[in-house]
Amino acid sequence: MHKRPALSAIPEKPPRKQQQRSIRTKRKLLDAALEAFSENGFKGTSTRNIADRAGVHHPLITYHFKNKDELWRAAADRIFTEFNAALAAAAQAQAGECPKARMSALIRAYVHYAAGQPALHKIMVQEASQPSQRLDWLIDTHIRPLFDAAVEEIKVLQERGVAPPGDTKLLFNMIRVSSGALLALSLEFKGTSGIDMYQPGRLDELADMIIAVFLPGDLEEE
Amino acid sequence: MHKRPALSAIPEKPPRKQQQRSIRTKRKLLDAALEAFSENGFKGTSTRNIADRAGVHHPLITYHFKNKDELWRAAADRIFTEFNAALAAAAQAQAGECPKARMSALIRAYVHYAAGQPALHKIMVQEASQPSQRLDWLIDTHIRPLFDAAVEEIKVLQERGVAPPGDTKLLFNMIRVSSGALLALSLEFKGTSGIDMYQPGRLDELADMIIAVFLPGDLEEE
DNA sequence: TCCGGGTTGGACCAATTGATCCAATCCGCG
DNA sequence: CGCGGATTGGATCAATTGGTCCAACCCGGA
Repeated sequence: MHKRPALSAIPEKPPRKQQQRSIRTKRKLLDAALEAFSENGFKGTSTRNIADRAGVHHPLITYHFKNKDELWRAAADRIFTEFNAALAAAAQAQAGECPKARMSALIRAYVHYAAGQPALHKIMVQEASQPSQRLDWLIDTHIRPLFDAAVEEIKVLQERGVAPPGDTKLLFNMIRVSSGALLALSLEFKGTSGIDMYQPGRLDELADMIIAVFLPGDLEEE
Repeated sequence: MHKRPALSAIPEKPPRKQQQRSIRTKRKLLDAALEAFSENGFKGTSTRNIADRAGVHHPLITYHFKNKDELWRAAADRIFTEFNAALAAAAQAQAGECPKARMSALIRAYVHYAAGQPALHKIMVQEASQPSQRLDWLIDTHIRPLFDAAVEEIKVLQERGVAPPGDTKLLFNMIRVSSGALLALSLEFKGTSGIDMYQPGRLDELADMIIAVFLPGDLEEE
C-alpha cells in the first residue's frame, strides 16, 4: 500500500540470502525424487529412500518441501520445465524451416530428451494409472499447453499431405507414445529383443522410423 | 519309489475336492490384485488394500498364495494367459486370410483387449520401470514368446511391401505401444484432449489409424 | 448325521512409513 | 570475529506394512 522512504525497512526486511549448501541439498533431493518416483510411483516411494539416494537426512524433506506431496510437485515441475526448454530450443533452431523439417527436428529432440530423462514419461504413466490430484495438476500445468501446441503443428502437416489423415489428437498421441513409451519400456525391449536403445545410433534410428511412418508425405502447397 | 496294490492308499490319498468358496476367494483376490498392482505398482500396493478390494480378510493372501510376490505372479500369469487366448482366437478366426488382413485382425483384437484389461499394459510398464526378478520372469515366461511370433508376422509384411522397412522389432514395438501405451494413458488423454477412448467407436478409430499408419501398403507377391 | 481336514477370522509381531520436535551446528552478514 | 537466523542431525511418534499364529468355522464325504 505505502512504501517507506527507505532507511527503515519495516514490513519487508530483505531476507538473508539462501545458503549455498541448502541449494545443493534441494537439488540433490529433487534429482533423487525424480529417479525414485519414476521407478516406484508415488505411493511406492518412501521419503527415506529418496533421502538415502540423495545422501541426505530424511527430515530435511519436510524442512525444504513441507511434505512428500510438495516434493513430488517440485520434482515434476522441474523436469517439465526443463523439457519445455529443450523443446523450445529445438523449435527455435528450426524457426525458418518448412513445417515437415520443423516437426522432424521436434521428434528428434523429443526422442533424445526422453532417452536422457526417462523419468519424464515414466512419471506421466505412473500418475495416469489412476485418477489423482497430482495427475490433474500435471495435465493442467504442464501437459495440456505443451500438447495443444504440438497438435496445431501436426494439423498443418495433415492439411498439407505430410501426415496421414484422421483425428489429429489421436495421431499426435500415437507419435508421442511411440517415442516416450517405447523408451520407458527400454528395459523390457532389451529383454525381449536384445536391442539396447542406448547403444549409439539407436535413438536416431527410432526417430527416423517415427518420421518415416508418421510423416510419410512430401510437402505440398495448400 | 514303490506303489502299494491299492485298497490301502498310503502315499497319495486322493485329496479332498477344493471347496467352492475357496475358488471364489482366490479369484476375487486375483481380480483385486490385478487392479491394485496396475494402479500403484508392486511396491505401492499393500496386501491389505488388495484384500479390501476383494472383500476378503487379508491373511487369506498368505494362505492362498504364500506371499505378496507369489500373488503378483499368479495375477500376472492369469492376465497373460487370458490375453494369449484372446489373441490366439483372433488369429484362428483369420487362419485362411491374407497376411495383411490377419495382422489387421490381430491389431483390432489387441486394441480391444488392451481397452478391456488396461492392467495388461500398465503392469508391464510398472515392472519395466526398473530391473527386477518379476520383470525377468514376465519377459521369459510370457512376453518374449508372444512378441517373437508377432515379429515374424510383421517381417513378412515388410518383405511384401505392406509394412514400412526398417528394424522389425523396433517397428513392432511402435505398433504395440501405439495401442497399449495409449490406452494405459487414457486418463491423461482424456484430460489433455477431452477424448474418451471408451466412447463407442473410439477403439475402432484407433485400430484403423494404427493399421493405416503402420500397414499402408497393398499386398504384393514375393 | 457327524467327522475331520479345508478355510476363515482375530489377535498379534517386527519393520517401515510420513511426519514432528528440539537441540546442535553452520554460515551469511554486520 | 561473533551474532543470529538458516540449516542440519537425532530422537521419537502414530499409522501402515508384510507376515505369523491359533482358535473357530464351514462343508465335502462317509
